[in-house]
Amino acid sequence: MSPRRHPDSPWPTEAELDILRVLWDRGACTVREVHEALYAHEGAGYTTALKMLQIMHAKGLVERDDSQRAHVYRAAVTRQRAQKRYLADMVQRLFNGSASQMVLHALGSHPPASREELKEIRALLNKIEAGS
Amino acid sequence: MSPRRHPDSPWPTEAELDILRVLWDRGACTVREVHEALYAHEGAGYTTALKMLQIMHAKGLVERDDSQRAHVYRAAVTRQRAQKRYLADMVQRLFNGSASQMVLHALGSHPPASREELKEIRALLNKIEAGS
DNA sequence: ACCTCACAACGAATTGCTTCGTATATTGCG
DNA sequence: CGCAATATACGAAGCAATTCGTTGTGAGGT
Repeated sequence: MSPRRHPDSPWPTEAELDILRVLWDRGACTVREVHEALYAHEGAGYTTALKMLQIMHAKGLVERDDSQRAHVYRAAVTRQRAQKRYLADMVQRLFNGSASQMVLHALGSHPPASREELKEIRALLNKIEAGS
Repeated sequence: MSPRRHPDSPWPTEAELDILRVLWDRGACTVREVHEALYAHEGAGYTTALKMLQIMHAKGLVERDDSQRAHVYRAAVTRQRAQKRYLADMVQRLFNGSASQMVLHALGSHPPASREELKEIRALLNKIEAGS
């Protein structure tokens, strides 16, 4: 799903997104940390994690601090940016550009768990209605 | 973004999703119709469309009526199924499993255009709250 | 019957993603 | 120092997705 939507800035691939999730959750990481966080229990090797991070660095998806022997990588895109981008793409490709349709589907299939969440959504709707 | 999530039933790839969109929008189509709907103005050849549909047929993504000389293809998955599946995957991979978070993001970045849509969303929220 | 056109089938080239093995360098320690 | 452990770098294999060219075949018109 990746390399044909916009050649804009690169779309993370599946495996790259897995790595970004680790970096978003845990902050900057060494290769070893990434490896242990998601490759170890899948049986994949250390150099796989290394290569992925090197490729992602070449693509500009992560930044690298190589002042120490064990280089430290951190995400170069925020989680929010990625969320927004994938969301927009999905709305376009699957919901004919209608975000409302997508929201209805999402709420229908996976209704909000807590009253707190429900409240947040209502609050946002109010704000939208007031501002329009 | 496709072939590593569940080996369950296959995820449509990018190009496959484009074709499914055509079949969803226009109903069953011959290869030529698909080609003209989305390959022609991108400069891709007829056999590309043909091959894609053959591959999708082998994967079970489309069904084929070959009783006529020009085979007729139709989607073997509904748009709704696909929407649900991609949505669930995205919530998992990018929103830590929280559909509400995704809804908030969606409404924040692409607020509903019409009051009608707004009303629909509110109605659904009411129904959810009542049923919980 | 023959020719032309539109079709399906299939093999193959290309590209990108993912994984791994090997080579090489650096650090810490006996 | 010399050794073991741990790093990076890099090439290459394997696989899937996409695109195209070629070939064979059936249908319709002359």
